[in-house]
Amino acid sequence: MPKPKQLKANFFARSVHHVAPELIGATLLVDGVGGRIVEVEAYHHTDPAAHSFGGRTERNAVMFGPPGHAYVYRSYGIHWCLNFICEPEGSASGILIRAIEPTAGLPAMRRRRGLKDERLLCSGPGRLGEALGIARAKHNGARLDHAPFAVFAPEARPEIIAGPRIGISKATELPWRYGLKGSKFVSKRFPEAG
DNA sequence: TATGAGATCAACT
DNA sequence: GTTGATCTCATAC
Repeated sequence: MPKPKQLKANFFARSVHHVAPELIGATLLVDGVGGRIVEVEAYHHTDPAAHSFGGRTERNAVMFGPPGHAYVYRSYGIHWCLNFICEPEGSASGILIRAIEPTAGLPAMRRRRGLKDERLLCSGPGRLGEALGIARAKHNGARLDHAPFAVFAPEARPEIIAGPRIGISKATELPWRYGLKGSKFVSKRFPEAG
């Protein structure tokens, strides 16, 4: 096995539409726990569904900061969701990590989730946040190329599929959800053509 | 398989 | 007071 290449901050300093598909197949670790990214969604600041669309607030402040950092927010009052900030500083665009295929630290994830089913461990932004132990106090604004985070490039270029985003009420027609084709670990199956 | 309600917090009107 | 980038459990086919 060749040594995997760790992604640095400059990887994220590009358009979310370039970075998002390239994250599919990459490996995300938090304190050594995580796995292969199989599903993400891009949120551009011109997009009505993005948290940054209405301007800077206390919650979304890190979206307006430099790329290569983590943006963590509370969803529906219960879940912590993890985003990667992209593009040049100030553009306030990011990528929501929606699902990973667990490969490292399975026991820790099972313990936090209280589940045995590997497939349901990280198949959704809220589940992923719980399995990786994500919390705003610990991870909001943290660098993605420093501990406890580590992101590694895919070994080979995976087959990627795109589709409309999930769980939002605005701009639902934009096909900015990306996934690993055929993966059983996505939060919801992609509408396959044909 | 599909639909519906509850949980629970912070931003926003 | 309402809404949301969600998940789980219950109930109905």
